[in-house]
Amino acid sequence: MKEKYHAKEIESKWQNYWRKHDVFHMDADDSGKNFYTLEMFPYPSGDLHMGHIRVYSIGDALARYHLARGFRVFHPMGWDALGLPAENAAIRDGVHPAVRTRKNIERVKEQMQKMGWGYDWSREISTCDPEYYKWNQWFFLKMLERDLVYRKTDSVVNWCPSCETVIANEQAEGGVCERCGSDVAIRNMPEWAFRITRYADELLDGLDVLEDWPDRIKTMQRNWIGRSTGAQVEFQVEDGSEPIEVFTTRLDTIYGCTYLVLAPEHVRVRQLTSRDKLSELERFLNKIAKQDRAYRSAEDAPKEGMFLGTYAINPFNNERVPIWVANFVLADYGTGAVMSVPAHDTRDFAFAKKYGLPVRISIEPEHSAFDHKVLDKAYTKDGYLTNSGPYSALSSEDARVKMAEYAEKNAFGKATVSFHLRDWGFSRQRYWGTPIPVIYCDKCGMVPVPYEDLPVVLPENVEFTGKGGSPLARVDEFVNTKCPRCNGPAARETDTMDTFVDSSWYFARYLDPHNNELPFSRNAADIWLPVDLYVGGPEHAVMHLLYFRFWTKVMRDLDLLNVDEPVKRFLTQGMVCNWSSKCPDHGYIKRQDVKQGDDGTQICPSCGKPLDRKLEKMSKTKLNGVSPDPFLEKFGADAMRLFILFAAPPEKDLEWSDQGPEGTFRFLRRIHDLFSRHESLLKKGSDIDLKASGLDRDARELWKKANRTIEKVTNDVERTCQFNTAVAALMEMLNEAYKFEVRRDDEQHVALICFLADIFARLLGPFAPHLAEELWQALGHEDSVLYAGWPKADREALVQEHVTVAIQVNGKVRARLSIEASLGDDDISKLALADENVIKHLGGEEPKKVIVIRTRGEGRPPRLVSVVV
RNA sequence: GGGGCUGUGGCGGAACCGGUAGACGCAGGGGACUUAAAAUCCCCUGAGCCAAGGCUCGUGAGGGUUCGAGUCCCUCCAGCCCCA
Repeated sequence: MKEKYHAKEIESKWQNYWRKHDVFHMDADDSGKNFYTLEMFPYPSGDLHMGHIRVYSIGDALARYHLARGFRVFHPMGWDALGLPAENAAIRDGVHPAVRTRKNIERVKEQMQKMGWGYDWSREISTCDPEYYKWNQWFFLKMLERDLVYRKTDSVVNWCPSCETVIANEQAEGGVCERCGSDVAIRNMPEWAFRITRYADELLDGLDVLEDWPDRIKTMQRNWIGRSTGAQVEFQVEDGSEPIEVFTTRLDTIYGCTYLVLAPEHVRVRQLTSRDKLSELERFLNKIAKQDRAYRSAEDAPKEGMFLGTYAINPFNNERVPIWVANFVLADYGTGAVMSVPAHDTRDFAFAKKYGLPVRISIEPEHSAFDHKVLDKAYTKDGYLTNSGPYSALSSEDARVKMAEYAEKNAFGKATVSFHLRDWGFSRQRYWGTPIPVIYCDKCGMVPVPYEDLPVVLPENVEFTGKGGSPLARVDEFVNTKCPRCNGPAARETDTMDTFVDSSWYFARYLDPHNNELPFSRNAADIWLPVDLYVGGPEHAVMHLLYFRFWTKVMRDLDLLNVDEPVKRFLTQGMVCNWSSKCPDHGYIKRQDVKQGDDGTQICPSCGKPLDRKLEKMSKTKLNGVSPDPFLEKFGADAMRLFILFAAPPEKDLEWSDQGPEGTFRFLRRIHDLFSRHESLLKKGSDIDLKASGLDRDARELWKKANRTIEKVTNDVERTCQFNTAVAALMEMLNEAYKFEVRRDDEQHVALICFLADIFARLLGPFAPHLAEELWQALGHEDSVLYAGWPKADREALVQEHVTVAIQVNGKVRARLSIEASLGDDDISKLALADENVIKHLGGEEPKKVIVIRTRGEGRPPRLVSVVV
């Protein structure tokens, strides 16, 4: 060891050592206990940011911990390299996405190595590599064969008429194109979709099996899938055309139905409108097209609608009900048509009041008929039917069953299940994605690209204008091809796939990244899957994680693997936040540009107005990002990793602090200095046996502390992944060690110092691996601390001999006693009642009750005495 | 709008299953070392009283359950994230 702590020197030394000895390489055989650790792979945007530092430091800590525990750990890394940002950048500055991405990957990889994260780089994958996306195409064809892919014709997209392109929802905020500012139009466009809804039930029920997933993630998925049981009922149309199909979860209220409502997008809106109302309808539809979904579905948003001039027949009572169209009905919920029951639905009630439609009560609460027949708000709970013909007096629950049976018997409806989950529309009118492998031939129609012709490679020679639809459509060499069936002239599909396809199965490709025959070998999958631990952000709770689970089930059904779920345990990591400053007029302001006002508040450099300060997720747009690089340069990777683990538990959001890494740097330096001071003892002492009985009082206390630290760190990592408290425990142990005066001529003292160094090296291994190696080497070991194993606490050391007990009188602490832990309840009570301050607070009264509380675990030492007067 | 989460000192955060609130770190203060400064080492630091022993208040607000509530229940308030 050097006399002073030079983080950078130590770190590059050990990074080279790890590389040279290829310590993180893992062969895919099946001996031993296997552990697959995976973190969500990054989009290589150019630089690592704090969010990355956090996920990968957490993942690496757990990987190294399991390695120490004797597992064979598989810990790969790769690149989520396709997607919009690179393409948008190309439109801006003309740099080809492939070129930019390659450069970025190189940079990020270098940064990762500097952080000292241990990956098996022989498994590296990049989704923009044709060797990778070839398998996306392969999966597409397999799914096409099984009818899991189809062309959806009724999907609605945002279309910018000036850019002549489809734009995503987030780029069309407020109905205006983000790039050019023109009004966004709503267009119907055919779209490719995966039939994820076929797995809806399994995806929902499977959540119950995922014990080691956070409840909130499972709840979000449940709500997203949104299974509701109800019924579909057909209403005949008076003009004799096809009946209107309606979905309802409240069939029991159908006698209270006073009109039908269609979504504005419903395919039959125009057909069901009487001739004299058609122009009014067009005006109405145009108006609604400008409202967004959120606004329309809000319970308290203004309801707007119009009568179509036609009528339908309620199949239960043969009543004539008017047909309306309204903004609050959405096309993709149920069938896009609802039966309105104003008396028992909040939104229907508001609508009926506004347009003067009748309100008819058909449900009443138990034992209490509504005496006045006018409601001031909808009664939406279950109850008992009234005014409902033969069903009157039945409970809502019974009625729903009986009415669905009746509908089915008479062939106008049946009980069904409806899902909020929609099929996954995955085609994008973009370049930087996986080409969809189909060909359109005038004679043969749509023909899939034969397997042997895969991959369909993205052409390199493309112009990025941001206009006129997909760039691929303008590359003649790409588009013009021959029909694989008739050999005649044909055109390729120019849409590419959503990047969520790439991330749906990458975890399996890591296992066998160079396989040319299949996406991965069945053998590797059987050995390593499911992933034991997956670390990533909760922002992916629904989309990515649902697609990921879906794809796993598809792969299972294709016989590629034999698991139902991709991941056993999922750990969500919180965001890294920082303070942002925003001027009401000039928007977000960079931290270094913020000025101080006279009263010390922050003001805008341009206008002097006070700034609105908020703690928000670090991001480019908020100008509150902090680059890890300068900190890495100054304090090193170990300090950086340690701070980010120490600042908050993994699941919580973390507030960035510039002083933070300095604090953990000091801690590491103190460890380094303590042991470099005693370095000569470390080599000498490794042969001496540490005997607990031979320790003097102070040494014994320190020895006990070290053992308690082992216990605490192990528990924190094992049970809850609370690295922050684990690191705090290590800090406490170091503080104790600093107070201890080492007598160099006392053999047991030397042995104790060695023991401490050994414990520090091994406990620090997952968090600050470089310094851990350095310590381990100073102890005279030849090999890496990675194989040193995890220490185990001595039970004897954990037994407490003396404890401090708090004495409460009526719930307030009135005294603290230091007593022997072995005392019985009666003795403790006597001591408590003899305390001067306790007697004072008893005020001469006899205590009614004395309760002695003991700690759970190891010897059950007493902890607190509660005296009740 | 729907869904999810979070509120504890000047700050980040501890507190196992209801049992001594504030571990650990940062910032601040004091001392040692130094010609001096930095670094380092040691000590103090929730608020308010008090000569002292000690007392009162305190975990977003308000209620409740309990010998005892940061933790459990009810009603609010504030903030953040995701989806639309």
